[in-house]
Amino acid sequence: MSKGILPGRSLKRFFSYYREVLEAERVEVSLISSANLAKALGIKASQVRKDLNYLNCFGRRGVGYSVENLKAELAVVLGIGQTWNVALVGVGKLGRALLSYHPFRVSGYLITAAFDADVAIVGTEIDGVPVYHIDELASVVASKGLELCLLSVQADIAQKVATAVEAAGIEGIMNFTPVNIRLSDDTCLRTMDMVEQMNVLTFRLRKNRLKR
Amino acid sequence: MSKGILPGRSLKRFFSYYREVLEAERVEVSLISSANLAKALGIKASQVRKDLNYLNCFGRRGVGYSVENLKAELAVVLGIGQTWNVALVGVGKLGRALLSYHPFRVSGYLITAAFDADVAIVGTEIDGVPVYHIDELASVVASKGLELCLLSVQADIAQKVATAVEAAGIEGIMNFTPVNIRLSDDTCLRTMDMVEQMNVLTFRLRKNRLKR
DNA sequence: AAGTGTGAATCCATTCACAGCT
DNA sequence: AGCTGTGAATGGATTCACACTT
Repeated sequence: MSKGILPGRSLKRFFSYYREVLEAERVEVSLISSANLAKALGIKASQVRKDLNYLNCFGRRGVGYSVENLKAELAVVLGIGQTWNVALVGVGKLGRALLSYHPFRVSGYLITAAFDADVAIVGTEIDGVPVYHIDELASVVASKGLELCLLSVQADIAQKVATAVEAAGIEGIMNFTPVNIRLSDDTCLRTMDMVEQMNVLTFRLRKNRLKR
Repeated sequence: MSKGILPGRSLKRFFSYYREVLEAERVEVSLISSANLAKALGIKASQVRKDLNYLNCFGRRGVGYSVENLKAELAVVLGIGQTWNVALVGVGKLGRALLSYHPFRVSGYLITAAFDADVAIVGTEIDGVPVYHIDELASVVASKGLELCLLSVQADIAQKVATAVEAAGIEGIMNFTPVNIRLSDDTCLRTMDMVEQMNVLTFRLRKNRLKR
């Protein structure tokens, strides 16, 4: 599939390229140029070409890239089309929003079990997803084949719960808490820290204001 | 404040350092070493030192960094303590979760107005935040001094709404939709794409599995 | 003319290695 | 001995420039 090793930064751009390719397909454009893609992402065309060279999808000189071809290649590399069994741990307001977040379902992330310590909701279903007690984690992970976990508990118990989730056999954790979680090296972890993102945004904004 | 220009990557780490410093303060540790911080973030100590050199907070050789000093310096650079007037645009399930997301409030992001096109909720209050019709955007932004916007509308109208938000005078947009938004250069934009984050997570996971 | 593929150059980030302070 | 500060070295990612194809 891919020619060499994929630079980390390119990977993230690939998802954006993929979205643009879907959009091109929707409006029935069959060719797309590196300049088109570059403009859409606000980057240089040369970078787009470098990125796309990691794929087997060759562009045609003087013409551009075939949308159909590009879509297929990106889908393979990005693992699009695959589905994943996802657990949600921590059924607060954010957790409930994640449970019914449609883009997850569309993208193959199927939340099939939720966990919480609150006995008032354990045993119920929310948006069609059964809620288990957090103590049942290991057994449900095994019986349902859960692979990933969305962690949306309170910050103060996040590390403890993450460790338990890892011990239960989950392979990847998406951490929604504003906490630096530490796990063993063979569990994948990503942190979606919304506060941090806001901080980066306002940091840029403050610099922007100084320019006037 | 800062010595030179702050490398983009360092900025993100600064937020993690800040969290560790708060934690050190909580457990009443008054000195912290680059090795301590490095371990907490899973990076090299030399990098921590390079990062912290952008601050005026000098560590003491043979000793480490003063937690109090470091906290104060990081707070200045990161703009912690400042408060922001935030609009929420798109009051769906995710929007409601964001409205009551406590870490935002604690970090100085005060959501003081929400906007939606659904007349059933316009005029009501949700979690103490008044909901306005999307057409009132420009006037409410002006009257309330709204500076930032959390964009949590449906993907298909995201670009259109973002353009309107920008025109209404908002300076920074946090985009929660899985769409590549394009804005003029002087509006700050960040995208919190949860699907993309999941994709990166599973990309890594797939590579991890191949190693066994 | 338009647009890719790619070596070379540049820019930025990380790591090393060690002098210097406490 | 322990730990920072920092020049030098390395490594990675981006941009340039231009040959080459349609």
